[in-house]
Amino acid sequence: MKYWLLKTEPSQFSFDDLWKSKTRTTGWSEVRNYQARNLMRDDMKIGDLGFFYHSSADPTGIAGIVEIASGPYTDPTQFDKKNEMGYDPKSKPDAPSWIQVDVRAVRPFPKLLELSEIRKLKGLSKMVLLQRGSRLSVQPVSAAEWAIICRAAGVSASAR
DNA sequence: GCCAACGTTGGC
DNA sequence: GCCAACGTTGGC
Repeated sequence: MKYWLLKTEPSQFSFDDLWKSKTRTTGWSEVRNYQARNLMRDDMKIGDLGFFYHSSADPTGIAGIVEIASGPYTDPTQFDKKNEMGYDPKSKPDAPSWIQVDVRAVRPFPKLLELSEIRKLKGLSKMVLLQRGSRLSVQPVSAAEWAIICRAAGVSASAR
């Protein structure tokens, strides 16, 4: 089983929005970066866990834990002309460019673990999130990194 | 709002 | 296939 970090702008969609929704599950749509797509398509498996990260926010940081709840399937927003973020005129219905997976909220962190706090933790020097210029919206997280961050957040690494 | 870093596009 | 120009991301 693998671990991930998924970025979102909370002004668009926050962990709280997901947590308070009926099924606590949403399609992770509108990913428009090939590297991020390939990770979702090829490496994510149902049951993997992910950190839900708030970017472009004040403060930025990890808000909670989600579980990958489906395999990859076609992202419908790529064909939706009214979806400003998602619409991709180059993508054809018989050969879709973009996929999504479902994610389900598992638990919130007791409080947001801020990026500034994450930067202070030991053992995370290789973490993708902390690399200079890193802006991948779907990132792999190692088991060791996962454990360090869960401990700092005060939650069990098994997310229960 | 700034701007560094990165990804994408398109002319050649 | 190179690479300059452009667009986007995202922390500060």
